[in-house]
Order: sequence, then structure tokens, then C-alpha cells
Amino acid sequence: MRPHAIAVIEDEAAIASAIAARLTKEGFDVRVASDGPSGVELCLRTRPDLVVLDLMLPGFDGLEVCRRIQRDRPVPVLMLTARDSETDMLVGLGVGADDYMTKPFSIRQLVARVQVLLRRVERGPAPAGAPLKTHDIEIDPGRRVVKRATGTVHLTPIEFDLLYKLASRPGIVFSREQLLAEVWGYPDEASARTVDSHVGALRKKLGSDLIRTSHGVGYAFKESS
Amino acid sequence: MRPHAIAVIEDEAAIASAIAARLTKEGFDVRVASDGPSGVELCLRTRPDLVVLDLMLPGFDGLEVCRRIQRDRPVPVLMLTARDSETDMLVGLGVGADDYMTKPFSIRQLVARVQVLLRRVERGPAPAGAPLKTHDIEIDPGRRVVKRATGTVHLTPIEFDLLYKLASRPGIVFSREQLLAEVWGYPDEASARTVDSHVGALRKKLGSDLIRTSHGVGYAFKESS
DNA sequence: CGAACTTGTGAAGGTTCTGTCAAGCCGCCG
DNA sequence: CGGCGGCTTGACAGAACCTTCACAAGTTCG
Repeated sequence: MRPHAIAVIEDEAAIASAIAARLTKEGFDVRVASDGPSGVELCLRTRPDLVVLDLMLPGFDGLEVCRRIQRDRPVPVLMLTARDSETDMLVGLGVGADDYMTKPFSIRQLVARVQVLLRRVERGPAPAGAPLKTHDIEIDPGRRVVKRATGTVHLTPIEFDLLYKLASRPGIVFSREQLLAEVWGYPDEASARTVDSHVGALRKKLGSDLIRTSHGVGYAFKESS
Repeated sequence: MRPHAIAVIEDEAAIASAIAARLTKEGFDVRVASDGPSGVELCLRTRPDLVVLDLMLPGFDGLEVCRRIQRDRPVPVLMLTARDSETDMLVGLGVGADDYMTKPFSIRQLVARVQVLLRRVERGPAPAGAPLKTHDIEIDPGRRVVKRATGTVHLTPIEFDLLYKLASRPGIVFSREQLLAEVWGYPDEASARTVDSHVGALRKKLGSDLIRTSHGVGYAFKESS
């Protein structure tokens, strides 16, 4: 599986290199540009799987960059902004940004969101998100659909991500904190009990034996045999 | 399963003690230092699993502390800062901080981030634990499941941790105090007799010859032969 | 062999964790 | 604006678990 390519367009060298270093460490193929025009050029040339884009850039600003990149082809964009301004966000989302972070933010959080975004938008020629099939159940991350013998089951976005995460490593026990970090992306924005609720919802929809409770530890997807 | 050691380097006594109290309550082994030089000294001496570090310190500042600690060996750092200053964060991340919080913050949030950071690090270089296989028995810490020829055996959390500890060094006798410290984490949270109960439970479930009693000393897992 | 001490065992009691439900909040759409 | 689906949170009951205790059984050593 070829590593995901990520373009980082950010003029402050310190933050650009911090982000690039961490993403590289996570196994991504990272390219950096430090102003608007070269950022657009970089994206058109290398066709990254995801773009991390600063809103404030020399040349022309992040919104313009975002528009031009998206004109070429749809690509997930994680936008960064210095101020916590709601209008910034609205405008940003209006031109095709998929997520949004306000500085200061933690690099960890950024990595988590990048991963969530990539999975969420997983599609296209690369068969990266192969459907998982097991126990008469089929989980298709491309179409975000769950099928079983009796028909298609409707899951909410979080339910789907949670199920996919668990099913990606059958038998392995995930702690609530781990799930919050990896499925939600934001460890602090939900309490551990929230995980229980969603597990409960999944069991109600899919049957109670699909997800095993490891008392005092967490949850695991049922193993194939 | 020794408790994680955490160093807190923070000059404001109120904040330092609040953090220390909460982390201690969560089961961590906490040490506090109130200025840069003694903070570095503390870290070099006690080699904590994680450092909570204030950016603004008497002596030399948090960045310098961070650099010196990391020079010794890589250790996750959670950085605190008083102001919501962007440059602070950038520089902080540049010198190896793994996460970043702006005062005022909630202690709860801090604890959550500490746990996420520790978990993250643990999954990294030290693969938490490989499955142990011996005597027709398989102990898999990732799945928290015990298998034997006759099928899967259900163990409670402490039973599992205890068995894994003993089985990790077959033939070696562990004292009750040692087991309390390493499995329970806190020696004083249970009496030595509690260990006996759990050993009894394990024998009942797995057969009485798996765990050998060393009279007057402790218990040991059966040697391969 | 017997006393002193250690360990095995089972059950009671209290504590913590989980399953479940419903209320409240938010964003979206009509 | 009002309804709706989805997410989070808190409350509560029930389940799972841990600790402790008492006594029986075993071990050590004089």
C-alpha cells in the first residue's frame, strides 16, 4: 500500500517543519510549499491525497489556493487558521475545506484528524479501503455501507467509523481512550461513556455478539472463529 | 504493571500541587520540580515515562529544559503555557513536545492527554506484549484472551494480568509483594492474601498444576518441562 | 510427632464497571 | 421557525469483579 501523499502549504517555517516531521514519522509522503502560488503548483503537479493548508499565506490567501486546487479535482483539505473566527471557518468550509483547526493546536491532534479525514474520504483508484467481510457482514468504507444477509443496515457516521475501527483488527481489544483518539480524533471532546452508547447502538442494530466487552479494558470485534 | 512515573515541572505551587494530586489519584507515580535546573535533574535521575512541563520557569525556560531532557533520551512531553501564544507553541513543538495545553485548562483534560500520550508511546517502540505460548496454553495480551486445546477460557482483568506476569518468566518465583506492585500497581491497595485468592481462581479455571507454590516465598508459573 | 506458621478454599460484602434509557443540545433541512 | 437525526451526558439498575474473612488443610521445623 503506497503511503498517502500529503501537501503542507504553510509559510511559517517552524510550524511547517514541525508538521512535516511528524507526518513523515507517521508514514506519510510529505511535500511542503511556503506560499500560495507554489502551493497550487505543488498540488497540481504531485496530486496529493490530502492538503494541510494555512489560511493566511503570502501571494494569495488560503481560500484562493483552496479554490484552485479543488478546481483541478476534489481533494480533502484540512485548513489551519490563526484566529478563532467563525466567519473564517464558514468561508473556509464553503470553498471545500473538510476540516478546520485553530492555532494553537497540538500536532498530535492534527495527525489524528489527518487520519480521520483520509479514511473518511477514502475512495478512488487506490483500493486502500478494502471492504471487510466476515461473519455474514460486509463493511465497505468506500461507500460507507454495511451489508448482511438480511439486507443493508443504516449506521450513523460515528457508528460506522467505530465499527470499521474495531473490525479492522478482529479480536484486538481497544480501550475507550484509544477509540476516542482514533475514531473521534479529538480525545477531549467526548467522555469515555460516549463510546459505550455507540457500542450499545451498534449491538442493537447488528446483534449483541459482534462486539465483545473486555471488562475493565475496552471492546473488541468478534474473531472469525 | 508498575505505575507510570510522571515528572511535573511547574513553578506555581498551586498548579503544581493540583496536577500532582490528580495524577496521583489516577494511579501515577508523580514527582514535582519547581524550576528548570532541578527539573532537568529530576528527569535525568528518575527517568519518568512522561513529563508535564511549564514553558515559563525560573532558572532557564521550558524550551531549554525540554531540549536537555530529550538529549538524554526521547520521552513524551506535555507542554503547558500561560498565554495563548502561537509562537510559543511552534517553538515548543520544534524541540520535541508531543502535545500542548494553554492555561487555564481543566485538570481532567490534562489527565486525558497524559493517558493518550502514554498509550501512544507504548504502542510504539515497545510492542506491549507478544502472545505467550506454552503447555498447550496461549496468552494473548492484545486480545486479552486465554486459549487452550479445550477452548477459550474467560479470565477477569486481574486474573489475566496476574497470569501473564507469571507466565512471562516461567519458573521464576514472584513474591506476593512483587505481584501486588507489578500487577496491581499499588502495593497498598490490597493485602497479600488477595493474591492467594486470585491464584486460587486461576487454578480452578486452568488446572492446579500450572502455578506452583513456593512455600513462604510466593508463586511461579510452571516451567516448560 | 506436634506446634507454629503458611496456604487453599469458599462465601459474603462492598465496590467498580457496564448496559440501557431518556433528556438535552446542536446542526441541518424543509 | 420547527421538526429531525445524530451526538453527548447523566442516572440507574444489574452484572462483574475485588477484597476480606474464617476455617480447613498443608508445610516446616524443633
